Amino acid sequence: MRPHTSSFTSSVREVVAAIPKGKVATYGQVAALAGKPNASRAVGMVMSHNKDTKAVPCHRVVGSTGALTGYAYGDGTSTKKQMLEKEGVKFKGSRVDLATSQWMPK
DNA sequence: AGATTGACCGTGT
DNA sequence: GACACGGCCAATC
Repeated sequence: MRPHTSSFTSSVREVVAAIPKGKVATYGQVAALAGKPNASRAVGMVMSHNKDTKAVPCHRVVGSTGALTGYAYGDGTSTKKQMLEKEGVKFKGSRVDLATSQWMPK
């Protein structure tokens, strides 16, 4: 894919790109799948500088409580929430209903 | 090369 | 449930 990018960044993008439509994953979850269970912050930074929004649906990555943290495109979290709802993700007020919409990788 | 920051998480109060 | 504190990781200044 991107032999020019760092290993961790590459792994994160790969994991995020693997999130199925209608599901979401938490930063900690993505970090763990990328190989660093505690690198949730680094994941956020990768997303922040992520230019491949088309290939990496960063809007499917939410906080551990389902809070729509971040997203620097569109109208911010507002647009993020709209897109997720549109894809079939259930919401609990202003947070994602992780009980039913959290991505559970095999 | 060193210090700071940032789209976080878990725990305690 | 909301606020405060500390700890982790990588990218940026």
